[in-house]
Amino acid sequence: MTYRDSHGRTLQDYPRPSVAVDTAVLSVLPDGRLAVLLANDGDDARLPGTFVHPGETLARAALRALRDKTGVDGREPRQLHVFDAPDRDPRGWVLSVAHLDAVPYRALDFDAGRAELRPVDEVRGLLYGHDEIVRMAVERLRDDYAASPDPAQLMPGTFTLRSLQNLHESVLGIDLPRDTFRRTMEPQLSTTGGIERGGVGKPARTFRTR
Amino acid sequence: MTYRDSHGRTLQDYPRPSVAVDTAVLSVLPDGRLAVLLANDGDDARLPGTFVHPGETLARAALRALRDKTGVDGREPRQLHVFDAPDRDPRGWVLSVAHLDAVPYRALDFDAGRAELRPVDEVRGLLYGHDEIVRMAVERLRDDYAASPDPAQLMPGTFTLRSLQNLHESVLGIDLPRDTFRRTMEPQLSTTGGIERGGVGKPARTFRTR
DNA sequence: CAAATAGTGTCTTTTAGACACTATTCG
DNA sequence: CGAATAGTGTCTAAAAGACACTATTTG
Repeated sequence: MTYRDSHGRTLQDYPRPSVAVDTAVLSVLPDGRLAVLLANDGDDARLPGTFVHPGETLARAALRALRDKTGVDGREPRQLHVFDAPDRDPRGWVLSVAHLDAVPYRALDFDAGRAELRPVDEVRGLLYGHDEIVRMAVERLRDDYAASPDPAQLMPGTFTLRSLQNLHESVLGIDLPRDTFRRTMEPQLSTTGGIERGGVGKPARTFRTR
Repeated sequence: MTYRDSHGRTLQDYPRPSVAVDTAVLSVLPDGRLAVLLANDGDDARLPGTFVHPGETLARAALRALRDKTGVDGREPRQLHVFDAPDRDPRGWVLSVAHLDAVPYRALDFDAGRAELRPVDEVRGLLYGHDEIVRMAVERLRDDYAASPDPAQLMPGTFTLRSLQNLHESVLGIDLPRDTFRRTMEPQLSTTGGIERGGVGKPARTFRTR
């Protein structure tokens, strides 16, 4: 059955845009800097993206692009914004749905030949205006990390409050007071009963997200 | 010049989705209830929407749909979410970009034969799962109205603090303490120097948004 | 023991809210 | 004057932050 509108036309009779997805994968480097995953495009860099295929959701397309363009397994792409300026793309009418995905550094097994992790402070001059997407992604992630512990699940299963605070400071780009951080976050966590002896100093209790 | 990809194909060689926009126009009724503009669709109701045309932005398409389906002049549609389930629409592959637009009641000159304003508390059973869009629109507008005075510019050019508070209470769906509201909002407003004599009681100074 | 880190008591500052008072109008 | 609304002083409660203290480990 083909559906027809009041003029007897089907969906195929109207021009349609191409729809792309571009994803800012954010992660925290071992040195504590917040970074974004970029794909090489000739001499330039861009966010990994692709056109959406029939029968595919946007999130699925975003994950496929990450895998195909960078070798990375993404997790849960979230929509940020649809870029829709009609003359954005010289190839024609293309809408691009920007996404954010947060992936732990330890799970980022990217193909160094085709991709790089660049600290967000050093992102400038990406192709297709992707700087703006990075900016929106960082802002969204920072909003998420303002009040609750590791909402994007970047920590491993169990962790100490100190390591959780380090993560939050990396994401937010600011230092946090240790005592206030503990008082805010501890009630939102579960204790594992475990202890982590990290070398010098009093061993720390370990927690997990609830 | 037609751009070709690495397989020598153009954008036209790939299947593309139809892209629709659906807009929740929110407004405050004279009785103080927050309401959404619905378009009649046979015996049922839905948010006004349309397919996006070539050369047109999403916001422009949303405004066109409001005008054509309800007779309303919208203002500044903002994106909420892209609904992308591949089997959403029986007519085929259709992405729908949900929008929010806030319009003052006094500017809502809608066509009563084709449209209605329904209090958001009474919205249930809209076509195409549009209940969910209304829910998202209300949530977003409430977030906006939590901390700053009339961010969607629903008030006229000058207004008293009491009338501003009434608006905020309508949008948020809760009562606010009068003294705290004043102390939060007044520093974010400019005085006009004007006075509004509203009948009984001390006349109120008028303000405008900065 | 010194150094280092975990964990916490307590004081101060800030902010939101409660409450009540004064100010100014209409009828 | 009484009723009604505008505007504000002040107290309390809650939350965030500063600071310093105790606790427990390694070397």
